[in-house]
Amino acid sequence: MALTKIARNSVSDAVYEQLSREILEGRIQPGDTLPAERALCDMLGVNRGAIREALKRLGQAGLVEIRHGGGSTVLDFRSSAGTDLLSGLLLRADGGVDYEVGRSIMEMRAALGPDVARLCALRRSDDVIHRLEDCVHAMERDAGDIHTLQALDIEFWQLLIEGAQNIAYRLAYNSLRSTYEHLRELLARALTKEVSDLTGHRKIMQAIREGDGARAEASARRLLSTGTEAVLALLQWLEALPSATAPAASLSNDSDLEVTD
Amino acid sequence: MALTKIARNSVSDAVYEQLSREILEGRIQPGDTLPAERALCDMLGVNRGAIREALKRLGQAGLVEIRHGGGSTVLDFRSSAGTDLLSGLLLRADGGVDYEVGRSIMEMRAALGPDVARLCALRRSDDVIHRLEDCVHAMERDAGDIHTLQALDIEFWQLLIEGAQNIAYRLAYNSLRSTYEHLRELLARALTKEVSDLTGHRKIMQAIREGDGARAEASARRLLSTGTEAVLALLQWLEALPSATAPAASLSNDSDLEVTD
DNA sequence: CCAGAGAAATGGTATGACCACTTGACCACA
DNA sequence: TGTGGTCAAGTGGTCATACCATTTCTCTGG
Repeated sequence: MALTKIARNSVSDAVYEQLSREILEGRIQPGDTLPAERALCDMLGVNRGAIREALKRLGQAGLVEIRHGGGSTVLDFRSSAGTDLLSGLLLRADGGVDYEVGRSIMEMRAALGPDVARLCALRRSDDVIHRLEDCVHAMERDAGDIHTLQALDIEFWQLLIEGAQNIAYRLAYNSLRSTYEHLRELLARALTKEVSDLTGHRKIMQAIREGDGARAEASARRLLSTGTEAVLALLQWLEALPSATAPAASLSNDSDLEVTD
Repeated sequence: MALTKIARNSVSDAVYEQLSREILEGRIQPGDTLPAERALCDMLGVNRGAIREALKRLGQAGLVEIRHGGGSTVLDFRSSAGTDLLSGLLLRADGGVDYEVGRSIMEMRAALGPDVARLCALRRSDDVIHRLEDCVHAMERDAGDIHTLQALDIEFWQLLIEGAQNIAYRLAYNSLRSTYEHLRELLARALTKEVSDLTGHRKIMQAIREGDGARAEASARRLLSTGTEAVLALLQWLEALPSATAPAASLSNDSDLEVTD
């Protein structure tokens, strides 16, 4: 059985969804002022509390600035938001993906991954090494089952991140991972070669065990380069797709909150 | 005159401040359930709407998970939050700084900066090049004025980020920059050498103008390494400081929202 | 022309009520 | 014994309304 959790959107979540879409897709420009809270209540047909909760979240995300008495203005999220926004930017409302964003993410992955491996090697602990060994052994045992390998590959990098003892990398990685998990099914084929590369994973693990930062870095660079081009090609193809057939449609469970009057 | 903006904390902001501090500093552990909203109202003596706005923000930041009917549980922010959290983690509530977090940030800076310079060189546009030249010229003109140089150095990197056309880097950089700006005065002396290194900036600019990615990357690496050790030494010293004399105290304008009854 | 007072618009806080969901205890039935 | 049903209590979600605090606009008087 492969059941998926039923998405239950609250009203304020729907308001957030809708407003953030307007901003992220440029239909409201930076500098524009949002309608007043009471006006939004009328337009969306919901309570003011729900509007305020959504606006607070938009403020937290760096999309708008709220000024007591002076209305809310839209910010330029490119200069004010954090990495949380990545998955929202990659997945368009119509279910398609944005190639530029995908390329950015892959570039960041390619830059951070090797440094994570290097730091993990420099700061290695017995605990992390043991769990890395277990992880690689599990990959060897389940070689062939692509979904299991994908999960183990995620665990592998999670361990590296943990071993690197760098909270900034870890937080950035969270954003990358959550974006990745949204597209997991889609990317499975493109990343098959990379997640199935047992030798590549083992080499990183061994370099870390020996505390050889440079080798861990180089091995990680090699492993990550495997999937990059395949993913970029796939993303390019996905972007060109007509939105009607967008395969990621099942992922966007925005509720309908139309302005009908 | 060097006046600082007066911080006007709304009630819900104060609630967010207080709860996020409890979580970030580990006084509430991941997995714990938060008090019920109505209980928080009593404890903090504020309206339920304010509590809810704060909780929504905590959810947005990846610090808590809210379940309809089932209470709110604290998440492990190390695995669920984005880079927005960095400045909150670096600056402790008592006004001190966390050395580990600072080191993490400097490492990320050292990894991202050179790749940003490389990409900027590969994707350079006339517009960015011209503005970079203007920026470097301005630095040469105002050499000696450390505060102006600091501002121009920020502008220099902002231009590189823009030229690199990588939204992931840009969003991560936003978090680094906002953290940096919180500590600007503190770090001024430690970074004097780096921001005053006109040759270093010029070399990067020239490599970008010529589209030489490798050289831009190498030059950036050299420039950034200048300030790293000085900053780390300063952070280490700051962390050891008794909190009473913490020099960053003026930055923490949390309002007092004590539980007095 | 302009400083200042007042009005209007807008966000912030408070209260009280009721709806929707989760949880756990208890019970009936197979 | 266990399976499903029912119910009550606790908790988050939504709503309507009123009033306070701040900003912004407008008009007035000098």
